[in-house]
Amino acid sequence: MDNKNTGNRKKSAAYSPAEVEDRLYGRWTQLGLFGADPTSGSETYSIVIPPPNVTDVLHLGHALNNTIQDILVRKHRMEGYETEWLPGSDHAGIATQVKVERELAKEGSTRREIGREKFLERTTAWAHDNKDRILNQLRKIGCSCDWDRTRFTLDESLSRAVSEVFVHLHKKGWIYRGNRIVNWCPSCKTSLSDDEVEHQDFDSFLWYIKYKIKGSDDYLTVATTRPETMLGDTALAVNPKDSRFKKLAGKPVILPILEREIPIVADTYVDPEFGTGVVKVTPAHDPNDFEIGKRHDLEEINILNTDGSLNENAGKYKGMDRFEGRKRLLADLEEKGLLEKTEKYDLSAGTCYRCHNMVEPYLSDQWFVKMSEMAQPAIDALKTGKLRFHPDYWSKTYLHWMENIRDWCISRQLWWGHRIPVWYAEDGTMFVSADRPAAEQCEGYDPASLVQDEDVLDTWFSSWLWPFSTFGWPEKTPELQAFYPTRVLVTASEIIFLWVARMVMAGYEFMGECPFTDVYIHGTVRDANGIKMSKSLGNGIDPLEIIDKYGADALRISLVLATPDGQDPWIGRNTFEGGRNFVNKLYQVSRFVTMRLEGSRPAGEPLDDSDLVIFDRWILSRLERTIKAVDKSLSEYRLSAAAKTLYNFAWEDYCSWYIELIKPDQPGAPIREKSLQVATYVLQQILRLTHPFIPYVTEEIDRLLHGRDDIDAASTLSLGPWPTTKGSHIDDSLEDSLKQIQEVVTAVRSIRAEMNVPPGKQSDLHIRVSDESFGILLENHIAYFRSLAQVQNLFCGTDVKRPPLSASAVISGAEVFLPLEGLIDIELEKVRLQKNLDSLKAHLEKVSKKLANADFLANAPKDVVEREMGKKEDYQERIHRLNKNLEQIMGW
RNA sequence: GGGUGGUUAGCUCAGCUGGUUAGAGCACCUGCUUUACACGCAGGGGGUCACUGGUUCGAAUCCAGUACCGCCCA
Repeated sequence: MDNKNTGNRKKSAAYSPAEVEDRLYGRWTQLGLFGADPTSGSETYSIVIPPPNVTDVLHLGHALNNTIQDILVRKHRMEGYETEWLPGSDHAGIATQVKVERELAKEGSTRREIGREKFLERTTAWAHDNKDRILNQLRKIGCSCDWDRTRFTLDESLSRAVSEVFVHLHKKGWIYRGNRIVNWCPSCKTSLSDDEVEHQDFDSFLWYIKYKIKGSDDYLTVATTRPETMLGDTALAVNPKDSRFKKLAGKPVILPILEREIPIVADTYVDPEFGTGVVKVTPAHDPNDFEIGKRHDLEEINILNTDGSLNENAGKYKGMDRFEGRKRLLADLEEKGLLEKTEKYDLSAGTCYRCHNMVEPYLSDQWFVKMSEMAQPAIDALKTGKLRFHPDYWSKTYLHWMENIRDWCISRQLWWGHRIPVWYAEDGTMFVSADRPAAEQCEGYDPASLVQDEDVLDTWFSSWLWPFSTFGWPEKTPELQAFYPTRVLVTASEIIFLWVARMVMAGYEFMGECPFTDVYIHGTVRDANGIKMSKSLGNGIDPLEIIDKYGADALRISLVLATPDGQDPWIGRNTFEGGRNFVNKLYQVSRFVTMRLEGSRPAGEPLDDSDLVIFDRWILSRLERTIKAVDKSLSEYRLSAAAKTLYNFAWEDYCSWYIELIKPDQPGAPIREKSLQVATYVLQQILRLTHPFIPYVTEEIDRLLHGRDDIDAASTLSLGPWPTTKGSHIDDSLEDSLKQIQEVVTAVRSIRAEMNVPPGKQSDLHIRVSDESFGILLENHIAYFRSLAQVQNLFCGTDVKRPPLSASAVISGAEVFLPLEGLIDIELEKVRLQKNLDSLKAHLEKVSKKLANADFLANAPKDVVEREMGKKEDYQERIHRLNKNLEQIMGW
C-alpha cells in the first residue's frame, strides 16, 4: 500500500467485494435464476461448457474461458432468451488414472494389486471430490451455469451415449480393430491418438551405423536418430532411382550386434538426400517402416515392453530401459568399429500431452475410427457458413486438418474410462453390443462366459458427444429438442482438433446438425513475460487468490480488458488493479448519486424527454452511441472492445464530465432535478450494460440505488432488460458543441496547471469567440462549468479584448484569456505559446502541401478536400492569433 | 519443411471499409484533503507506426519481399 498522506485522510470508503459476492451468488442460485425451461417456448440460447478435467484446479485460462461464456450467457439472459449454460466436467482418463496410481505407489501398492473394481471405486471417489472443487471455483468466478443440469462424462446417461455411438459406428464399418503402429506412452502405458502427441525439439544426435554387406568387405552406412530400434530391423531400404545403390537391392546385409541377416529392399519412400540415402527398416517401431514392411512382406519384430524397456528380442539388452539400452548399444557399436560417426541433430520428437515423456511408435492391436466420411459434412458446414470461427482465420486450421484427416485410435490401455463395448468368446469370436450380449445375440455361446474387452475408450470419444449427450441423447428429451444445437462454443485454440472438430463431426453424424453455429477462440493466458502459464513452471496465478484480493468482478473485467481479439493475453498480478479500480469507480459514483437521491426513488423508465439541458442531452446521446457500439462488438465476439467502450463511457463521459458538470457550484446544494433523473437513468443503463462483465457490483449497486434490502426475481439485473436504443438521442452537432466546451475547460485547466495557479484561487475568464452563438452557449451554461475551470466572471464575445498580464490559449473558434496578474510567468507563457505555434505550423505545412497538389484536388472525394481546406483555414487562423498573442507578450 | 498470427509510446494493447492533430491503460513527472472515489482528481512528457520496395493524389491502414517473435502441423 502507498502510504503518502494517510495521516489526515478520511477513512477509506472503497468497495469491498468479498461479502457482496458470496451473498449475491447465494441469492441468485436460491432464486433459480440460472435454470432454463426447455418447454417455455421462448427462443433459446444455449452453451455447453468445455468440461474442465477433474484433475485440474482452475487456472486463469479457465477463468478467462468461463468469464467469456458467462458474459455471453448473461447478456442473452437479459435479452429474454431461454438461456441454458450447461456445466460439467470431464473424467480425463489418462491424467486421472496417473494421479491415482501415483497415490497408490506412495502407499506401496499398484492398481493390479488392488484390482480393477477397487481401483475404479477409489478413482471415482477421488474424481468426485475434485469435480466438486472445480465446479465451486466456477461459482466463485460468478458463472451463471444451470447447476441442476451438471454433467460428468462418466455419468450413466453419457456412458450410454458412448456405447450407442460405438455400436452405431461399428455397424457402419467405421470402427474397426487393427494391428497398427500407434503412439505409445511408456510412462502412461497406453496408446495415444495422433492429436494427443505434442512435438518437442530436442538437442540430439544422428548416429551413423555401418551394416556389413554379406559376402563382401563393404559396409552400408545408415543414419538414425533412434539407434536402439536397430535391434528390430528387418531390412535396409534404398530408393530404386538412386544410382549409388542400384546393384545392391536384393542383397543381404548383416545386422550388427545381433548378426541377423536382413535384405536390402528398394522403395520409393526413401529420400536419397537424407542422411546416407540408406535407411534402416524397423516395421514394428516406425509408421513409415511399417508401410515399407507391408510392401515388401517383412517381418515385424517388437523389441519393447509396454513400459519402454527392451524385451527378449533385444538380445543381451533385454530388461534395460530404452535409453539405457541405447547407450550400451552405442558403446558396443563403437567398440566394434561399426559406429561411423555421430552428428549433432535437432530432433523433433513426439511427447505425451499428459506426462510429457517421449512416446514410442509401437505396434499393437487397437480400435480405430475411420474419419473420412464423417469429415465431409463438417467441411461443408464451414464452407457454407453454417459454422463460423471467430476470429475467422481459425477456419483455415480447421479445414486443413479436416481435409487431411486420419483415422482415430480410440482404445486406451487404461481402466478409468468407458470400457469398450465389445465381448469375446473363448474362441475369439467378437460381439459388439452396448450391453453384455443377450443369449439371442450370441447364439451358440453362453453370454456369461463372454469376456469384455479390457481396454477403455479415449476420453475425447465421450467429449465429442458432449453437446448432445449432456441433454440426454440417445433419448429424445425436451432438453435436447430445445437446446440443441447450441449457439457458440468458447475455447482456446489448443483443442480445435482434439475436440471442436470432432464435435462437429459427431453432431452431423448423430444429430444431423452442427452442434453450434459459432466457435469463439480466445487466446492462451501468458505471464507478464509472455511465457505460457503452467503448473510445472510455477508461473501460474490462482484465480481464487485474485478473487480474494481484488474480487471476482475485478478478475473478470481485467481478464477481458487484457485479452486482445484472438491474441494471447499477457497477465501479471497488477493486471487486476485496473479492473478493481473500475469496479470501485462505479461503486463510488453510485454512492454519490444515491446520496443525492436522498432516499427518493430513482425515476422510472423510459425517461421523459422534457426539460433536458444540453448536458443531459449530451450524455443521452453518448449513452445511445455506447449501447450501439457495445451491441455491435458483442455480436462480433469482440468482448474486449465492448468492455473498453463501457469503461471509457462510464469513467470519462459519465463520471469525469457529466457528473462533474451537473454538480452544483456550492457543495451540498441540490442538483437540478431533471439532471439527477438523467444521471440516475444513465447509471441504471451503465449497470445493465456492464452487468454481464461485472455481475456482482452492478447488482449490489442497483440494490442500493433502489434502497432494497434484498433482490428478488423481479428486481434482479440478471433477468434484464438489456438496454436497447433506436438512437433517437444521438446528436452529432450537440456532441461537437460539448467538445468545444470541454476544450475551453481543458484549456483553462492547462493554463492554470502550467502557471502554477493555486488550485483554490478563482479567476475571471475572457473568451474571444469567432462565432457569437458559441459565446451565448458558454454564457448560458457557465453555471455548469464554473467550478470545473474555477471561473469567477465570464466575459464572452467576438470583440473581447485581451486583459493585461493574462495567459492565453487558442482553440478552434475561440481565444481564451486568463488574467493572472502577479501569477503569470512571462517566460513560461512564451514557451507555452511557442510550442503550440510550432505544432500548428507543422500541421499547416502538411495540409498546405496536400492542397497544393493538383492530383489531390482532382482525385480526392469532395468532402475530403473540403475538410482539408477547413483544417487549413483553422490552422492559419489559430497561427495568426497565436502570433498576435506572442507579440503582445513581447511588449510586457 | 508446410500453414498461420504478430511487430504502433518504457510495458500491455486500440486504431474496423486508406484521408485522425496516431489513441487508451499501466509506468513516469508536476500539482491537489476539490461536493462519490488517493482503487482518486487535474495537468504534462513520451511514438521516424520493425525494415525495404510497390499500389495510390494520399499508407500505421492495401500488396510483395526481408528480419525478428509466437502458435499449429509434419
